Amino acid sequence: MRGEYQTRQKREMTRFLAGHAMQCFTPEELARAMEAEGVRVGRTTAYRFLESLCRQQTARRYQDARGLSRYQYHGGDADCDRHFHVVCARCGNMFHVDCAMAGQLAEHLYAEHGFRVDARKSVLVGMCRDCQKGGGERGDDGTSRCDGDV
Amino acid sequence: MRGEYQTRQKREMTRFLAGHAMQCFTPEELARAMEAEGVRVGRTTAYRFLESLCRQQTARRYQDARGLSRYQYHGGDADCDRHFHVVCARCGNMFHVDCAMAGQLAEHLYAEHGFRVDARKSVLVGMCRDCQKGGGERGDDGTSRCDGDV
DNA sequence: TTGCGTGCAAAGGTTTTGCATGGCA
DNA sequence: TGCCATGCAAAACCTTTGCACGCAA
Repeated sequence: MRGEYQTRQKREMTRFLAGHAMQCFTPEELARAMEAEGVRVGRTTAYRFLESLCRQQTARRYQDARGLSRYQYHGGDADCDRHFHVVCARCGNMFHVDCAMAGQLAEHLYAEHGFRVDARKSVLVGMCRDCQKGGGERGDDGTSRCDGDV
Repeated sequence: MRGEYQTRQKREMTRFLAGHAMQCFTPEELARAMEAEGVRVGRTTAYRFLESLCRQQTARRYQDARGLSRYQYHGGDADCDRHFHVVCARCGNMFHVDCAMAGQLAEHLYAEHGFRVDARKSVLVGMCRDCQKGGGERGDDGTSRCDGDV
């Protein structure tokens, strides 16, 4: 028999990630956050699952400032060549900024500087609107943070 | 007595990095590359030295796609708020793309999307001119060799 | 029943830390 | 002579791999 099996773990992880589409998790954080909701998943399974999502193009991975692998679920929507990925250094959320400037920038860098940007792999770091305003919250237990220096 | 000491290792590493300003080294790569020139430096020392350069703002660190810490020496020149950092996924070199679009982009993201980008922490990933031609190559030691201008 | 999925334990690889020794000022 | 720097070894981490067992189809 061929094909993938539908398991409790996969179902739960998918459900959880879909409900936190903005957040970027390390495998450890994902497992821990789910545990807090009473769902246990092995660390190894979390690693393997997140990697498989990337292979299926339903999540993306990037390395945060501390060198950890963070994954964001996006359900395969994305036409991610056409927009920026910006991540807030404070709250750790990742946003897709869908605007014409992404394409313009890519073209400009290629035409004028000879560099071909891969927007899917590129992440701009900064601070989101909410975090600029507020004392900012989040980071209760360190979940989904990707701050740090570069 | 207070202050830093000037040592053989620091002198040699500084000299070496200054001569390879475009390239991004892991501490391991730096030590290995210098060994190839007959200068031995302990791995621990390379780690500590590169980190200290970052603290002094004469180098910058980023995490490559494999999660390794790479460092690029820039001698403290940089006004790095005003330009992009683009890194070639193939050869690992980092280029500064100094152009008006960097500022425009930052302004646009802030004005239209409420996101304040920190250009110093942001890295665009793609492929440089030389590597597109097939010229660039990463040696088995991981040392970068693709010294094109951007 | 078949074979993919899971998770523990161990291995691999990178980075940090402890500590005795060496070298600069 | 005082400290700081160095580098080995070990610890601390994150991630991957091996393997026996469990479970979906």
